[in-house]
Amino acid sequence: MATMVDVAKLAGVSISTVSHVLNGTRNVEKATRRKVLSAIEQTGYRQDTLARAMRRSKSDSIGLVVSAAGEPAFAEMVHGVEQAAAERGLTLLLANSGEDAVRERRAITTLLERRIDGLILARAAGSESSLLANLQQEKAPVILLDRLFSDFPFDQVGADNRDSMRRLVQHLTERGHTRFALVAGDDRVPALVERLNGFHDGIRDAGLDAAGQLILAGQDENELHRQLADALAGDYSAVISSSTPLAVVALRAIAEAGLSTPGDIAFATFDGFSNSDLFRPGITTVRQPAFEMGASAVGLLTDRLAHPDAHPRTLRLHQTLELRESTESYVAT
Amino acid sequence: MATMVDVAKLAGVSISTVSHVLNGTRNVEKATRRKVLSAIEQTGYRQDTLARAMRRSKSDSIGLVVSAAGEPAFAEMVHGVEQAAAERGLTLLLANSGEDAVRERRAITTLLERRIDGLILARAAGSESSLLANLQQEKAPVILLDRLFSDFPFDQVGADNRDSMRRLVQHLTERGHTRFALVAGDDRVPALVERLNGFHDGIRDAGLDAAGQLILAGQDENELHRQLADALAGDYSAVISSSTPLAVVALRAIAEAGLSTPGDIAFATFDGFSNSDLFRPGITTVRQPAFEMGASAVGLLTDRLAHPDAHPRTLRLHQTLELRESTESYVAT
DNA sequence: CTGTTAGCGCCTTCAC
DNA sequence: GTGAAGGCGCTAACAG
Repeated sequence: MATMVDVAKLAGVSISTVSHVLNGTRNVEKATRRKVLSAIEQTGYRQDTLARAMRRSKSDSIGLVVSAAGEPAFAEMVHGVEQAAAERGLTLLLANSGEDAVRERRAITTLLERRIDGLILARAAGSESSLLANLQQEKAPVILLDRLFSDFPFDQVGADNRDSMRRLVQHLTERGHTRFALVAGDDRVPALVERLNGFHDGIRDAGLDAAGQLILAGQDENELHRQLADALAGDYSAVISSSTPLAVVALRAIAEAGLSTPGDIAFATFDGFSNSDLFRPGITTVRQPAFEMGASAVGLLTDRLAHPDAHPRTLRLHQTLELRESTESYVAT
Repeated sequence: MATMVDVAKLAGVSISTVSHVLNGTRNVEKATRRKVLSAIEQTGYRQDTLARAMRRSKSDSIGLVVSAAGEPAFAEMVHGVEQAAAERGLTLLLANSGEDAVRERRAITTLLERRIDGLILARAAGSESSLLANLQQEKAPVILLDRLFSDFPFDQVGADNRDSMRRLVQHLTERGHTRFALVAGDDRVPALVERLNGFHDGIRDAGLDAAGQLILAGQDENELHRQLADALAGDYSAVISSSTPLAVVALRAIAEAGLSTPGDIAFATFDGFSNSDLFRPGITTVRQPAFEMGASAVGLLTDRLAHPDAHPRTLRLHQTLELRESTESYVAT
């Protein structure tokens, strides 16, 4: 691999000149510039990103750590981040935590060691808040994506989870539903807690009895499954799940109970499945503007890089309620 | 950030000793080692991966470039690579090409610049073979994943696509099907070509007329959709698609034609959808051992790193045929 | 068993 | 408008 020395030698200039034509960091005469350029051409020289990053202690690259890149919603966010980063000439380094705090920490360390200029983080469910405390000390700014956390002054972008759930519940109560089973999931995940709060809002708005509602919280999906299966023997008329993996739990329990949607029971979920139009039953879904969320995160990051001392911002993007057959039936009154 | 100099100073030793305790690269007396360790503790020293990689010109990290990390099959492969890499203490750098040759090239360049020790590549559909030619020159070995290419001597791991398609066709011909529409897709993708060849095998095995079969090839999904929609007016009794995105095309066309599966027409696909047990119709699917493929790729890579001059190997993993209701019906004879 | 030293490839003052 | 030279933090000879 050719280095700047080779180029300089061939062009008959100093390596400092080579560096300056490469980076456009000071004026250099047309003629010499041309010589340098052709020398670069001939030697096949490529900048050594590492040496450069080491010297400048920055790299024009950003990191993205996501809890589950396979989930449709996160896949979209990744996509949004990729595109926005590319538009700004930023290189993206991607990592997956698989909802595991240890892997998450490791991934972040790896990226930071590689001198990323900033980090976009969709925290794992089990992520400790000490991680964020540590991250505050790093020079690379951190943007929280989807999994927000307001105890520290990070920029962040999420969805209007609470209000969206409220609207979803309203939709169902208007159709006569009064007894809900909510698969709320892991209460360490902020977005899920917000959705849970929105559920309470919706129940209250409709003047329903909070005690009549079943809320299934917890991290253990098998346990949630079991609890829902038991509950399905009761007289709930609608099931709501707060995320795609929870929807899997719910649909499986419903199927095993021999019930069908929407005939026997109404169902709706957040986040949902890809290509839902191709399969039956079509499922009413609250969908995140995931792509935009990812893109916005990059925007927040570049803003932060430009203005390190600006006040931290929280963006909340609007979710849309996609109505499908799984909530089509009305409850007889 | 503390450096080795700080640690050395505090411990009252030379920086070379610090380096050696850090890397276990030569014996150092218990007492001094302890002093160094505690100095590291106190200063909060962390190795500078970049400086280290620059000096050693290797990084104990590998790169993975995938064409579409969102697709279920690729998501699984990523997962397999992650796990196998972690087991071997290798850091994984991930990138997405989105089936785009330009993005692919850019991603690979980025990773190579960051001194990855090896690269696992699931090539984008439009990837030029010149890319592979260039990659041959790099010191970092390349392993091809899923999207194989045998004109160059790379190690590679894929599935037994041809034989699997042959088996799938056999399954359908045994049920009386004689006229197929195959959504074969992009003929620049080797796996899809292999599947197409397997289709021909199956038709021949069954003694069917090749001319009676409809083969829809091409990159433009809208075009494929249109062609299939037209064809569905004919008397085809079974549709097969060679990948998940092609299955989306096919199912959409079938639905729009007002047909249903398996009542009006049988359907089967490669790769398929996640959580297919939750939805109707259940779709007969040829499923890749995607996780294992990813893990095997890492194995091939570490083998290659250990034996740079070994003969290149091609691994073919067995796919399983998952029968579901979409091919349940028999054709009256 | 430990220390000294020469770079890895680059950017960036400081001179001219 | 251009060069020379000093590091960034680390590893790996080479000496003791």
